[in-house]
Amino acid sequence: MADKNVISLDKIKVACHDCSLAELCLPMGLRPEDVDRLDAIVKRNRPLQRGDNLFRAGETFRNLYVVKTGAVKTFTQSNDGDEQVVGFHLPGEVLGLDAIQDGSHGCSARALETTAICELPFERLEDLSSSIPSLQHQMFRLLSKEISQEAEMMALLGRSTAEERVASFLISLSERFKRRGFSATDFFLSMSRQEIGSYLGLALETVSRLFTRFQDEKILKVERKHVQILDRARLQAMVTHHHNCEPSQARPTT
Amino acid sequence: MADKNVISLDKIKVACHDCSLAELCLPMGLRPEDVDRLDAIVKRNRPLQRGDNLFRAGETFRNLYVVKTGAVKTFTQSNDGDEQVVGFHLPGEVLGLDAIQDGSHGCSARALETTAICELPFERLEDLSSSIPSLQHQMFRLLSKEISQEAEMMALLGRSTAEERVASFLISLSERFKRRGFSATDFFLSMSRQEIGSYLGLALETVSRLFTRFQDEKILKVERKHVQILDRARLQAMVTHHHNCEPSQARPTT
DNA sequence: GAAGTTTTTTGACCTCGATCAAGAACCTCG
DNA sequence: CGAGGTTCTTGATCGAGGTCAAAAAACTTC
Repeated sequence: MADKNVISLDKIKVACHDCSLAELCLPMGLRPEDVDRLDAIVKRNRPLQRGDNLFRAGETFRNLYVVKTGAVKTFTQSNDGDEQVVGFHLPGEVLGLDAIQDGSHGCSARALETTAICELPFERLEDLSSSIPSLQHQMFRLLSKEISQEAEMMALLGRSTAEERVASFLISLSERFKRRGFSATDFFLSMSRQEIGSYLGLALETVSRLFTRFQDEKILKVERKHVQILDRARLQAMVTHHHNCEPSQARPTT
Repeated sequence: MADKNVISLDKIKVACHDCSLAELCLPMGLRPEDVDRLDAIVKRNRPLQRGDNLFRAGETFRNLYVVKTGAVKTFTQSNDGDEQVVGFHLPGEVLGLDAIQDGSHGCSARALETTAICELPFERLEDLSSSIPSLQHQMFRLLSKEISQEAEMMALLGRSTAEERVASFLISLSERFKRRGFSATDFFLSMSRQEIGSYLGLALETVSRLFTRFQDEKILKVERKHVQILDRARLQAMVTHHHNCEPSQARPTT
């Protein structure tokens, strides 16, 4: 859109050493020199292996994290041991936003597969953002986006059937993959049925059953963790059926 | 804690004309002159009546809102007409945070009873916050708090039984009332069973049944919308049973 | 205060999905 | 390659809670 001070995704990718920090920069149109300043504070660590923790619930909050490659789950643990998955984080997505409030993480984050992560020291980010207004604005957007997404998730969990939940999950994954340049119709699930179920508030058996049912109905092709979406329209229909809020309303009345 | 530049809750209440903007100021320790600057941008409108909309889904986002007195629900509407409650907002709480991302509200907000609201023009707030670092920090906290709360809600909706949900709802209300100086054990519900059910992902009949069951079990005294908590411990136990995440973990391993 | 509307309660029934259980497919490492 | 461990699938059963229906209580309006 505004093309003057905006630099391209490619340029940012280079500036950020191909780190998905692009997510953080692009939509706001940071100036090149600002990107450099941002890039300077990014830490790049060695990749995590499946099962490694990125952070744990209760730890002091120090960084935001951006997933470069791989996948991460965030989860809480109840005192009786079993865990509740609260989110999956794919390449280009940001983690750690939950913790700003009270200075410690409210959930743990663990790699689902070999995963490369960028680390953004939050203090430095705050310093930067007070001198770069567009960065500050962008931080707000990130947080607000998180809120919208969670609100959508709440709506899903609050109302839907198992069918809708699984359909919605697949659509969401599909869109997120697509946005990052991966195939939207053919992808791997790096998480187990167990983890999907925990995330969606379903038993793992229910998830499994729905996958096979969708396969029978020629909506999906499922082979263990490899999923192909054959009939996106039908999937979409299961979700769209409910909670649309844009087109129903007219002008303000206040 | 740090007492030098921090001003008291009382002082802020006066500065803000008793508006619950205190929520926004206090925890960060704004200097008095900053509070004045903040106060200068606050708009105070005439009270809303029950059923009035504060804003509607799809409207352009311009303000944050702070509830002074009364109560507000936020909700989305599905295309087939029925609404999904996504939140209740009591005195001192902030609304509108969901909309920062894409410039328009994702849900509607409507007064549940006669309700006084403070309006904070977001643009001016942003301007202010770039010159008042602690205000910026405070904005982050607000957003992050919202995220934590929603995450908690997701956990609740994802896993719990009807009993747990209703118990958790009551505890949450109780704590929020208490924090604002109202009774924590004796309060009015300004929302209907229908709305509670919608919020908790339950049928209104289920909510009603649980209220009467809790009454039979001498945990509550319920008379239509007037609720007294007789045995908070038992309520708490229903909730605590699950999702605790602090005490189970040891030190980091990363 | 009677008639009409809305909200809440209570009952009866039935469905969806959790749970239990067992088998199949896959993974991994000696 | 085969033993042991996971993870996934499929079947059978059962119960929590949704749905339908109707009565009761409360609130509204004339």
